[in-house]
Amino acid sequence: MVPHNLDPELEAASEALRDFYLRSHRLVDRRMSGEGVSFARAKVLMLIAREGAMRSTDVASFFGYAPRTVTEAIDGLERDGLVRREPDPADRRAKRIVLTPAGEAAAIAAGALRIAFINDVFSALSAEECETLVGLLGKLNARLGELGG
Amino acid sequence: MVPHNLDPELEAASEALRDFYLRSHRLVDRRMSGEGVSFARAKVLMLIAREGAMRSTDVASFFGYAPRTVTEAIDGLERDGLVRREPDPADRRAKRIVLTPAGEAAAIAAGALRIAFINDVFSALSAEECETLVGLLGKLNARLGELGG
DNA sequence: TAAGATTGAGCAATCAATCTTC
DNA sequence: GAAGATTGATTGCTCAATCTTA
Repeated sequence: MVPHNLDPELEAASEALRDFYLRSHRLVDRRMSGEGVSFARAKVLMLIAREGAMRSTDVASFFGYAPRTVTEAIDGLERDGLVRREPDPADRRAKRIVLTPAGEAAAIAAGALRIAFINDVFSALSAEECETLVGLLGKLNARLGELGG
Repeated sequence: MVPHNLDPELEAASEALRDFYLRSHRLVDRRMSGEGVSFARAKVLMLIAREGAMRSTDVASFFGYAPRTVTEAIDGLERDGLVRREPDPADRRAKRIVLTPAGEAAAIAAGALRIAFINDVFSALSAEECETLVGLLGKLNARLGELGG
């Protein structure tokens, strides 16, 4: 038998997770829009700033994104002069994404905003609570993996 | 002084929350796409099935969405013959969104899928853990409210 | 003036298909 | 055939502006 009703606590958890994502996304993008780089693009910048020039497929697999998502992010960053696509000398299929000087600066500025934002939000939890949260989310994410995602 | 580095535990929490949202969204949409209604649209259907005919602005404020989001969802649902927009007899500015018979059926089918999905995912947690999770997310969401979201 | 609905422009994500090169 | 990158089509979300009616 398929259950026909939903434990309200499960529903609350599910809604609260969604709610947190949507609202934090809204807030961080409002804060970052003044800086000229969205959070999603800033994450790509920061990754490349840390790891050095990467291929598009490396960025996609690092974040678990579809290839399309990365191409689009790089397009935007390139349009804004923050990255360049360079041919990969070792593989003519591939391109290396490199930061421009403006991109380096943007990565630093966005990184500071990101840190400030995360500190702001998670100041609502104690270190212990935060650890608990990470543990619970770990279980949920592992379950999603089992379910095929 | 602005802090220049980020507690790895905070970063882990932040990433895990985002990860959960993206992956669960992906999974549930894959499951629901077979049924012909996306999760986001199904939520609108289910709300109206439960509450009866509503105005667009009511749907928006219930979910905390921007008006545009709701108009777009209703457009899709109407295109698929699942809802109709009817003039509100009491207010010529407003329209009442009503379910068609197909919409009623879709709401029921999607509701069953949703329950199955949430039960599947949260079976990874005990009742106690789930309660803890809801509490922690409640604190985080309250903090987001203080921060302006 | 404000409220209800819509529209325009843009971002971030998906899937599926394509093209080139390995 | 498989891997790297791109493109097309779609969804869901944001903000800001507009139009009609209250």
